[in-house]
Amino acid sequence: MGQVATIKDVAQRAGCGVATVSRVLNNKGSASAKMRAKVMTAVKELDFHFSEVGRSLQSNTTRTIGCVVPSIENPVYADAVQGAQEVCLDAGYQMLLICTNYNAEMETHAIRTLIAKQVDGIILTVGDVQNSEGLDLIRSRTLPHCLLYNTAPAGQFSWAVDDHAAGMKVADVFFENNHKHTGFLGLDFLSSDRARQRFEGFSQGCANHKMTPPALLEVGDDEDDLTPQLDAFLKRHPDITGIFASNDYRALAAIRSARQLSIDVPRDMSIVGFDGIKVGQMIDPTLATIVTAPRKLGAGASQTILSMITGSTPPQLPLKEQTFSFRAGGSLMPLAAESKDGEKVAAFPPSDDQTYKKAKIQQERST
Amino acid sequence: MGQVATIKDVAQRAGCGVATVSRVLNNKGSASAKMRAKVMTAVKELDFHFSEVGRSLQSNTTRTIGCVVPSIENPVYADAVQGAQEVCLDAGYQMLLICTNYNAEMETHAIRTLIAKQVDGIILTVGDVQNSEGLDLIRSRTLPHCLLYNTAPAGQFSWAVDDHAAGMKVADVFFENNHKHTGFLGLDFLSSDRARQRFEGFSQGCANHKMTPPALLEVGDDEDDLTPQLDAFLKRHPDITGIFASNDYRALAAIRSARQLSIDVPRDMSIVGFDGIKVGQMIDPTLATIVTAPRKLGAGASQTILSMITGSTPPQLPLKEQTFSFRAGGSLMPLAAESKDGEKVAAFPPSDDQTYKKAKIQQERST
DNA sequence: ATCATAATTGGAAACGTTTCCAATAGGGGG
DNA sequence: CCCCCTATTGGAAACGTTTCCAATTATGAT
Repeated sequence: MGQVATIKDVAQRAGCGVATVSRVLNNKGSASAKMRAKVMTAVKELDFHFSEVGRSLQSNTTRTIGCVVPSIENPVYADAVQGAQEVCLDAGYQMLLICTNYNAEMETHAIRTLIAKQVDGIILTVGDVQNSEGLDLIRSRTLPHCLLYNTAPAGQFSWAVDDHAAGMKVADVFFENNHKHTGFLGLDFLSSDRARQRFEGFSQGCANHKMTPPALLEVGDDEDDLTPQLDAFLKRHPDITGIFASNDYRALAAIRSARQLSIDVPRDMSIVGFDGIKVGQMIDPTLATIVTAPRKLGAGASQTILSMITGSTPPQLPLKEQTFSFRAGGSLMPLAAESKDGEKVAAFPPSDDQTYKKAKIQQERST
Repeated sequence: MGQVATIKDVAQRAGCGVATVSRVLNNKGSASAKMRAKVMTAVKELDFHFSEVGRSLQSNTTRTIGCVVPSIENPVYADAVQGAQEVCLDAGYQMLLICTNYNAEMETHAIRTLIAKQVDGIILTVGDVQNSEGLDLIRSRTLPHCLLYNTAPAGQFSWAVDDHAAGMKVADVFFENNHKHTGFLGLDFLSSDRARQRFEGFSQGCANHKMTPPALLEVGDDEDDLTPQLDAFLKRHPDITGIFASNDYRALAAIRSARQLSIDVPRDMSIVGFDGIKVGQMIDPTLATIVTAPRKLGAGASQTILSMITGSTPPQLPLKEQTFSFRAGGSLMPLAAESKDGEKVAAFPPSDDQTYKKAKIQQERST
């Protein structure tokens, strides 16, 4: 580590005081042309760069913002983090990232760490907004912060998908496609704010349409093979023709398990996912899903934080209805009407997926 | 920002000097029991926490390590970053993350930024190891660093997949499955070290087996629809029965495009991917691919960095052959022998994928 | 009680920066 | 030629910590 040059070295070499060097380099205050030149050559010769640590101490600012998310192995968070990071970088801020692995203790520890590091702001996704030790810590020191993927308590900033509304939207879609008996596939249901809200919205949507309340299939672990659980579930609820999975991976797993049970998707069973990961469109059948814009959310959260720091007016939060949209896909098709007038069957525009067109509009397993 | 307490406030409240507070809190040097107690209560009362900035200035250490990767939208990097981050965190270090978006300028800028922030070490993936301005900067200041996903020049630390060997392995697999005419599907081929090495290894493997040199299909952009390009490519090279895609997404895109061209995978065309992303196993057909262990690579890179910082002996780099393995999948099946003795047809163990078993061992498109 | 030694304590310097303020130099008008 | 005003300059303090060192206090043995 070849002793890095400090501002003192520059001053000495340029034959001036450190104050002058500082002024020249920051273009702040006055300096004569000769001094300016001398300083610049000294800087070049020594390859001087400011120590951000020194600056931070003096300015009480680190130009760093912290980011706490459960896991970037989940592409939703990965994309959001990337979006946030880019905006920070453009504004001259850097991002300190900590993943909590969905662990509340880690979450608190992460936030403590970020506070100790004196980040200028924090973007975070917590497990439970109502009851987060870390969030309390942040609030008690009025550190600029912005939630991400958490529905915000009143008066708080948050960039999040409106999970409840999205769940309702899925119910609408099933209804429009004539599915009356549905299921909800979720993992670790009670520990996740988000899955719960999706389910509640979905349930309410079903109720609005006077559909059967959705049956709940709660799976144990993401790595498990869904097949036996799905089998048992469908035996218990033989009427089900549509499943809403709490995320796209679960939806894909469901499709795969269904296939192993010789249940054709979408002919025998329609499946809708959540998130809109890009593989959803690369596979066959394509996945009908709620698509979200993680990058935008992350970028928005950064903008909010930055505006809090600079004191400018924060960007408009997106309207709740704009945080998601439904994307049609081959995994969902209308159910042939039984005793209905059938007009609703075609209400939902078919996707451009081949499989969809080829599939016979018929439903075998029910009855 | 309710004026955070400093060590001076604590000292004042405890009725002692700052040196004593420091000693007590760091368990370094001696302190009487009463003093210890007084300090502790003062700390509690003031909710004092050290300023890491102050410490950093004094210790010339930030307990932060920088991480530069192209993009965490690519799950390979996302997983690697997460692995690296976890190891750092366990060791009491934090991670500053910068994504370069595959942009060389950004890369240099990112590294400059990290140096200015005085990170204690850098984990990085560069576009071109031979010619990276940022890497030179790092080297010139002998800052601990470790490459990730770059094949290291002699004497350098790097945690990376041996792309060349992996490419050869794919050639072996095609050969064992009786495919003699193959293609390689890559994007932005020349700009990526990694894709190039995969191709070169693949070519060499094909040569070793006296197979036709692989035809090269270079696609323009990841978002493009592959179908027309694939169509033209296959018209130009009608003999091809196997395609090696430079990553799993491209492999999935190829499968989809093939299907749109009424080419059945794997019956008419076998496809092998690269990376081993998890959806590869959730779809149908499952994807035959080279699987890698991004988390492990990231974790290893962190361990290497940490050992460089502490001066302990660095962890053993993985043997080149251990950095990847081939995973069978439904997208690859043996090609029926034409004039061969056919013994090789079954040489490759079938995957446990249903499709694989059901598919007729026959090849339609060729001849 | 006395002394030598060990334990405890606090003052001050140092880390690299910015910025206040006083001092100096330079320039223009009389 | 002198004076005043402005532009330029550098010294020093401050930011929060650790650590060296000297000073003080406690301990134990005689």
